[in-house]
Order: sequence, then structure tokens, then C-alpha cells
Amino acid sequence: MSIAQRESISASASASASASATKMRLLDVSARLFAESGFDSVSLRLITENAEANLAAVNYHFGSKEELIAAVVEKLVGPVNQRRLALLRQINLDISGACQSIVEAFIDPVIEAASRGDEEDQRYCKLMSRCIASRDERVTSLVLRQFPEVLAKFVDALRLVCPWISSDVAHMRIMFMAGAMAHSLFHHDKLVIISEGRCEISSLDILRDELVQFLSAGMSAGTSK
Amino acid sequence: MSIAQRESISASASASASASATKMRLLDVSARLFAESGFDSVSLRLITENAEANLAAVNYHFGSKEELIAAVVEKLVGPVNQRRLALLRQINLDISGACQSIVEAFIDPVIEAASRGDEEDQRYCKLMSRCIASRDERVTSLVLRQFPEVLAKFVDALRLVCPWISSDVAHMRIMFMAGAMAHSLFHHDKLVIISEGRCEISSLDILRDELVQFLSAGMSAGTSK
DNA sequence: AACTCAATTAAACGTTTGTTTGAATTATTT
DNA sequence: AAATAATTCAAACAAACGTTTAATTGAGTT
Repeated sequence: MSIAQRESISASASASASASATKMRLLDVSARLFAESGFDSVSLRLITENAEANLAAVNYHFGSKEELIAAVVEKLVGPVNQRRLALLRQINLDISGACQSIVEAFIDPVIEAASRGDEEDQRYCKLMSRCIASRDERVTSLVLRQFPEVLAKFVDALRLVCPWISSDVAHMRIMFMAGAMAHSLFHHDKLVIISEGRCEISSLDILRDELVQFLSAGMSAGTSK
Repeated sequence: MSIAQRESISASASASASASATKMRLLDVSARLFAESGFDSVSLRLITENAEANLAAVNYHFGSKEELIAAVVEKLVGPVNQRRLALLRQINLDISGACQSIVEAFIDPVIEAASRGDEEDQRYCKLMSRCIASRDERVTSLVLRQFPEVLAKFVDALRLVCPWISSDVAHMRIMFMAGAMAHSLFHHDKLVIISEGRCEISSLDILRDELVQFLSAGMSAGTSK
């Protein structure tokens, strides 16, 4: 009990020192189930059954369901934001086409993380989308905690490449970019149905390429380039 | 009981013949609460308390909570899609700037509906966003039911104005547009916090203007215009 | 005034939810 | 091997949920 609390506190505060096998299994199964059905719809009973653990395991290892969600979200979103900043630092902002590089620095870490999953990409796409564009305040606050730094750095980069863009507009455009990405990441597989067969996205890479082209144009809009 | 079923069936099938005062109050209160906290988080008890109705009122007038949600969603989304198609028909696709008109035909009905609310715009913004970009399958299926026609018409218009765009790409770009709109509609009020005071969106109209500019550029991307 | 039907009401129903408990089990340390 | 700590387990908990029931109210009709 007191051990569980200590464990969960240290796990959320920093990287958990010793991640037991059950704990990792819970984290993994949760991510998969959350991706499919959302955070609220998935019960602890479903999670623990799929992870072949006892019902009480989540509360023992994480303290509560909410802290489990936090762990899943941060494990997914944290590395993505770190990679974004790393890619942004590598960009030469002087050359033409730098705007596209900025977009790619924002998009690619998400695509990479989605493609890294052993299973079908779709699941990690959806989980990623649920994190980035969640309408749940509890999830949103977790994601946005690390976002100010990312936002500020991308705003600066964008304004350096496109000097005619005001600070307010730059902020908005990055928000537009995040929305377009998150939405298409989640709903792209429905496009074949909605279009009644007239559209088929064969791979995540194609979606990525089109996203980049679309967003690059949008980001640099406003002057007769 | 049998009456309730008849009532709810006729109400969902077409416009309800006689909308009682309580039923309208339930619809109104539900929309407000759903906007704030989402469809699942809001209980029938909270709804009926705020609507000053009995707990059983929802099941009596609508049959179930799910049918109440359907009524709220369709009441909001239906008119928006109709207006989109009406605006699209009025566009002269030959003149330059037609691409921007297409974007406006997609965006403006949403902004108008959000601004029409007597209360703060924010609530209707959020409800609209929850409908358009919902991650809940039950809501998504409701919204997407009317969407194939809208999508097809907008794809045709876009390809007429920008002939270099393939059908697949046109479909994707409209998906990007919907995502950017829905995301910014829901999260734009958080921008002042995330940006740590560096960005302030004063009105919905400004957001709309920037959305149009951003999306117009994205939609027509791909050729040296 | 008697009757009819829609609407409202209070109460209870059966599920499901996250969480807690205390004992049993396993692993680690002394 | 004994003792201590960490983990797992079955069981129960209280709270919240959507839904149903049967009785009651009210207005409109015959």
C-alpha cells in the first residue's frame, strides 16, 4: 500500500527505477485498448484481463486509473516532442524550402512513432491522435504541459523563415497544423468509406507526404512567394 | 411507453411534429452540457436537473440517452451541411479566388452556427468540434452519414478549380481542412495559456480569417501558381 | 362529469465502474 | 534457512450509471 504509493509517485515523477514485467504489460495493453476505444470506455477489468493480471494490479502499480492514463500519454508524447525539437535544431533556416523542413520536423516524429509499433500502424495513429487532440481536459492538460516549449520554438523558426507572419498568426498556424495532422491520423482509414470507394490511402507515408505539401503551403501563405 | 417509442421514432425519423416544452429544454440543456464535458461524461441526472425535468424525461421523450445524443448532433450538423452545399452552389468556379470561396463555403456555416448561439460562442464551438472530429464511433457514424454528399461535391469543386489535384489528394485535403477547423475551434481559447501570453485571439472572426488564408493556400498547393 | 391520453413523478432495478482490503504467494535480503 | 519486502490474488466495497416501473397529475374530448 505505502509501497504502491511510493512506486507510483516515483514512476510519474521521473523514469521508474524498476519496471516490473506486469507493469510493462499493463502499459502496453492499455495503450492498445485506449487507442481503439478511448480512455474512458476501457475499464480496468478489460485491461487487466488482456494483460493477464489481477484487477488490483493497476491500482497497485500506478495508484489509480488516471495515473495509468498519464503514464501511457507521457510515454507516447514525451519522446515525440523531444524529437521535434531535435529535428528543428538541425534545420538550416536560411535555405529555401526551410518552411517544409519545419513542417516535417513537426509531423515526422509522430509518423515515426506510429510506424515503430510492431502491430498495425492504425492503433498507434489513433492513440497519438487521441493524445494530441483530446477533448478530455485531464488528457489535454497532460499533453499541453510540455507543449509551450515546442510551440515557442516552432513559432520562432516559422517567423524567421517567413518574416511577414505575425506572432499571433504563427501560433494559429501551428495549431492548424496540429489539428490537420491529428484529425487525418485518426480518420484517414474512414476516407475509403465516406468517399464511397472513390479514395483509397494505401499507406501512412502517402498521407504524410500529402500532409507535408498541404501544410507547407498553408504555413507560408500570405505573400506572393 | 408505446407512446414514447412512437414519439421518439417520429422525432428521429423526421422533424418532430409536436415538440413539447420539456423536450426542447432537454435538447437545449444537453447541447450546452455536452459542449462543455462531452457526451459520455454528462449524466442524465445532470441533464434533467439543469432542465428542471424528471430523471425519466429523457427516456420518455427520446427513448434513450443515445437517441438524445443523436438528436442533439443532427440538429447541429444537419443545417451546417445544408448551408455548405448551398454556398458551394453559388460559387463561380471560373474566376480566380474560387479556391478561397470553396474553403469559405466549408468553414463559414460552422462559424455562423457558432456565432448564432445567444450565449458565448465558445460552447457551440466546442460542441461543433466534438461532433465533427469526435473519436466516439457512435457519434462519428451519425455525423458521417450525411457527409459523403458534402465530400463528393467539395471534391468535384476543388478539382475543377485546381485541375492538377488528383481525386485522392482532393479527398485528403478536405479531410485536412476539417481537422484544422475542428481542432482550432475547440482549442483556440487555450492558445493564450500555451503560448504563455504571447498570443491572444480576440475574436472568432479573426480565427476564421486566418483559417481561410491558411487553408486556401494548402488546398491549391502543388503548382507554381 | 366521466373518460382518455400524454406527461410527470418518485422509487427502485440491475449493471458497471474504480477502488480498497487482507490474506496468500513469490522474490529478495539478512 | 529464516525473515523481510514486494507482488499477486479473490472478494467485497460504495458510488454512479442508464433504464424501467407503476402511480399520479393535468389538460382535452366525448
